[in-house]
Amino acid sequence: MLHHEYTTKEVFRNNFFKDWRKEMTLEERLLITHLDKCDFTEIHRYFVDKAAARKALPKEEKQKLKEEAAKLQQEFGYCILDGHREKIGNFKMEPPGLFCGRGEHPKMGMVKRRVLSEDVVINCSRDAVPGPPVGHQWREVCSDTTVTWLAAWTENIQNRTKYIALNPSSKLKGEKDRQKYEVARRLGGLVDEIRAQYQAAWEAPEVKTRQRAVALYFIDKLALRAGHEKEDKTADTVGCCSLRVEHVRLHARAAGRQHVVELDFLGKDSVRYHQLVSVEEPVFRNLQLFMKNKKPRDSLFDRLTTSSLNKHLQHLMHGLTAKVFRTYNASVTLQEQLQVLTRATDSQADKVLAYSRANRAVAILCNHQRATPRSFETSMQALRRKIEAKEAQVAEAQEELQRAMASPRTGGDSKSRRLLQQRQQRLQRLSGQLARARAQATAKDENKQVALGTSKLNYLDPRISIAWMWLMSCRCRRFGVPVEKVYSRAQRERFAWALQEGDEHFQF
DNA sequence: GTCATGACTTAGCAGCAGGCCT
DNA sequence: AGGCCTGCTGCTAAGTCATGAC
Repeated sequence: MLHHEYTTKEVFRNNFFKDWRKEMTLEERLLITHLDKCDFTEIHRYFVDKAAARKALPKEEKQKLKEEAAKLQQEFGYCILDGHREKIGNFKMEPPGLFCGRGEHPKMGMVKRRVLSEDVVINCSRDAVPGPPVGHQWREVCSDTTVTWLAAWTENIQNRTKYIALNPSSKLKGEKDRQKYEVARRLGGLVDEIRAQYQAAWEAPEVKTRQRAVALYFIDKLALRAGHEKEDKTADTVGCCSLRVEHVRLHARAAGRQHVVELDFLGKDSVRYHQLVSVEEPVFRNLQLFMKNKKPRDSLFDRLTTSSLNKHLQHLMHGLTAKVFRTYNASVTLQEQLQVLTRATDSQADKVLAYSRANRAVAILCNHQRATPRSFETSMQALRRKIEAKEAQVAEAQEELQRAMASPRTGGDSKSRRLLQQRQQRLQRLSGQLARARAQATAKDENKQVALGTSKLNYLDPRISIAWMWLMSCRCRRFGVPVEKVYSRAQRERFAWALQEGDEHFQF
């Protein structure tokens, strides 16, 4: 891990050293007393060399390694569930290493220990129990048909259970995924009513009811997560219900808008959420009330928990929980944006671009961010150079056109007329290329910190995309959008349930 | 209501395979 | 054909939510 930023952090180094010392012999413990004095470069070089050697392997050797990996996958990567051979998601155990929590995690650097078969519970039919490694045993073997995991163990850092589970391509996962979207669609039929209800509740006599109504408004309008209380010993992150006074600033007026709420907090994975949103006057007034006489570290919604909120939601609609709002609003946004942004007569490239823009609108709504890719600056520079070159070409073409027009013979013989026309076409073509390159640069820049994958995989009902592709291809055969342009191989397998349904008139 | 636990979904990142350009 | 990017996939952390004991 020497190349990683983690190793420069005090918490990481202290945690690692403390755990490392536990593994030392008495002698070692007496000798090795300061991490700063330890030099790992030889060990590091050993691994760097090993990686280089692997990379330098001749073609045939690499092919052999690949085949061996495929064999392993065939042998251990599948299970039989209800008579169907299904792919397993994570069939390899997590190797030991140093814990890398996200954000300011107090446990970063702790030693994650190797998992032995003696730690692992196997869940399968009695006649299908896989043999443990030679000389070892399973911790336990069970045949619990009420759960979906195949094996489980407890990791030593946070003491949480980890599972071996099926791949998303499996029938089981697909059916669950479909159910999730069906619940979100049911919310669609009820959402106007629910919105009217929580708006009315902004004026409720009980503070508790008002808090719930404002929280629900945030969850609906801003697509916030539920945000339950977390234990200490984790990174300090929050969601809606766990927002604190210090995360909120109220501006009676900001950027020409009234009743502006500024939210600034670290959410899941310590991703920052920072937005200024204009809200209705009662919401603003309620927030003033909730913040009154509180310290910055106090809870904003002190009378509200995720559990009480979800109980309320369950009462409004069977199966309704806070996260359903994210799914609903994400999918609805995709459907709307696709309709707004695409025309049947657009080229295929434009259609695919529009799809990614609709996808981006959702990613922004859900605050799905990523670090700017490492290659970004380089590739952006290349693009800038391309734009500059195009600009020069356009200027040159313009001059040539001017010269042709200024020529005394212009408009005279047919030859000069043709030349003029050619120059005009050339200018037009180059201008078009320039515009496209500029648009590409803008899109690249706008996308550098937006992660599209998360919403695509977890929030967007695939049937919306499929119906859209179908519509685009049917309205315009020439510029149709084939599935591969939108979904990769793994994504097509994940969404097999939706592709099979194949409803071209699907409305979310 | 609170807390712990278990099960399952959602999340960003690293590394690498494979597509694209020269 | 070869090298360079880009986007895919695997990995595993970090959420959500239900349940049950008190």
